[in-house]
Amino acid sequence: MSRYFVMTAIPYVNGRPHVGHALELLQVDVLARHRRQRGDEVRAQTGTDDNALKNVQSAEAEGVSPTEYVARVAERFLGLQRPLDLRFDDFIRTSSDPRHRPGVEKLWNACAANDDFYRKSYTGLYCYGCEQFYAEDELVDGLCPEHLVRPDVVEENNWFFRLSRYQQPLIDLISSDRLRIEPASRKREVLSFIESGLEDFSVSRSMKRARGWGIPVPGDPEQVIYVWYDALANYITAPGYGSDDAGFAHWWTEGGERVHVIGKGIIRFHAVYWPAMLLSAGLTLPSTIFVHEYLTADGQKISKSAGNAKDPAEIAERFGTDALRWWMLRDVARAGDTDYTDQRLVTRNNEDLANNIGNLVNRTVSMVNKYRGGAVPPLPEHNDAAADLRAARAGAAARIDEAMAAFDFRRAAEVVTDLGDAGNRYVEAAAPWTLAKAERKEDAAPDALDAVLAELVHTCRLLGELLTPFLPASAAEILAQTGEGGDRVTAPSPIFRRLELAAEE
RNA sequence: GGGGCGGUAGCUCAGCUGGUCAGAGCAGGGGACUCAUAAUCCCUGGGUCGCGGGUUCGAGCCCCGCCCGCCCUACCA
Repeated sequence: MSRYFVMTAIPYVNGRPHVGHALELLQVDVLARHRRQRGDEVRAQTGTDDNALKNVQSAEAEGVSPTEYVARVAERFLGLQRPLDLRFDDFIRTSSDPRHRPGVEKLWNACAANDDFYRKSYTGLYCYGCEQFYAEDELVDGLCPEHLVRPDVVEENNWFFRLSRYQQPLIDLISSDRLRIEPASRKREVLSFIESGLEDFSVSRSMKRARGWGIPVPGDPEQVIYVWYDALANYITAPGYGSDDAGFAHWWTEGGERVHVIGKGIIRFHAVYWPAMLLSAGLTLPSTIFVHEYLTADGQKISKSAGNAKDPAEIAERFGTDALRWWMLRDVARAGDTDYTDQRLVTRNNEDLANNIGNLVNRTVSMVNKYRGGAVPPLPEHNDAAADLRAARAGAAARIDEAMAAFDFRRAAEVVTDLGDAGNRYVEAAAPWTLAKAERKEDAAPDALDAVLAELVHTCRLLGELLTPFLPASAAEILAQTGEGGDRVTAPSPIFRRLELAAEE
């Protein structure tokens, strides 16, 4: 048994979670369930990044305190767990969780003790309307793109982190896969970025600019810790860095895998800043960073202004939790963004779930009821006619393991539908209804039909097992209807409903 | 400007280290069956694998150039 610690990036959001957030949460959930099913000791973690300056602005815009605002956001994310059937072992909020601040301070002090911080002045173009700095090329005709005013030259004296020191160590770690970055294209991207040269970056902001929101720099109450430095630390503060030595040692330091699942937009922070911070503090690094792409909705980038910020809870309510989970697993490409549409979800659901897997279970359970009164016949030792089906069953788990190890959810899910295909083909080839007629008319021996039904029940039970990490609720139903491994099936009842889109959609 | 990734049948996509690699699913067409959620099974796919060069006995798969799309480009999450 090995140890497996898998975590999402903690989202910082200005609004409600959308399908894009749901994707990452689901991927972690599925990885965790998969490893748990294989017998590993698993910890799945997520949370919210509360300390961004933008949260202060958003809170003001809504006329509430930052504390109240981030609590509201956290609720929305926590609220995703039920409609998506997610099971996390931990959910950390960087503003209010008592474990977080002591850990961040400890991390800061460790980096400081390694002489990796120094003070430096930064001069930039600052828009007071936006409350943020702009780079020259971000301006439109020298004006703030939001407020169309000329930004002021503002100088701020902040703490800087000696990232430049870690250029070569990072190259060594990543190129040797001691810090594994998946897919390989992302690894190349990160390496080429690092090789182009790393500059130190600022890790604090003035308390004034932060309006007192965030974690003060230890020993410097005029400064607040930069939100990324703060946020990244959640991965170790949650298991106990700075508050629970045993927990931290167990999940982070003492072997096992530490896996980050992140979106492509924040690779730099996870694959460069974060490992450098850990190296500086003398801490263990994550073992793997898996980078996913983004979802678009109806052909457009997801955004609130476009009005297409699909609410995953609504989708789940409308089409079903497992239909949504299945779509995200089975239809999301590894490279390139994937477009979410209701139609795609419905098609995937009907083809794979209702017609293939669901129907196979349904016809199997129906036949066992009809021909054998619900009693499951014993599986014969040999059955040449079922050779293909048996081969499909025998290889399925290993194929899923392989795909999951490569974070290829789509290929993993495909293994299940492949087995469903094999099952359906077997039914046609074996034609149990013909065998049943033969039994009645010619008083034939029941062995032939027994064997067919046994093969089918075993196939369905395996489908239930294989499907468990992906679609826990439906998988449980499959196992229940096929008798939980016992010698009787229940009455048949469709497990996956066929979905339809209304005409005007 | 620099870096990364995509551009493969109408649609969505597979194609690992070059030699059945021109594929799968869906859609479309034809047929079979009836256990089943009008589900299933079988047959049916001549697409310059973005464009132009090159390397090679042989290239979607390697190299160069170009076109198109997306992403990143550091103190903005």
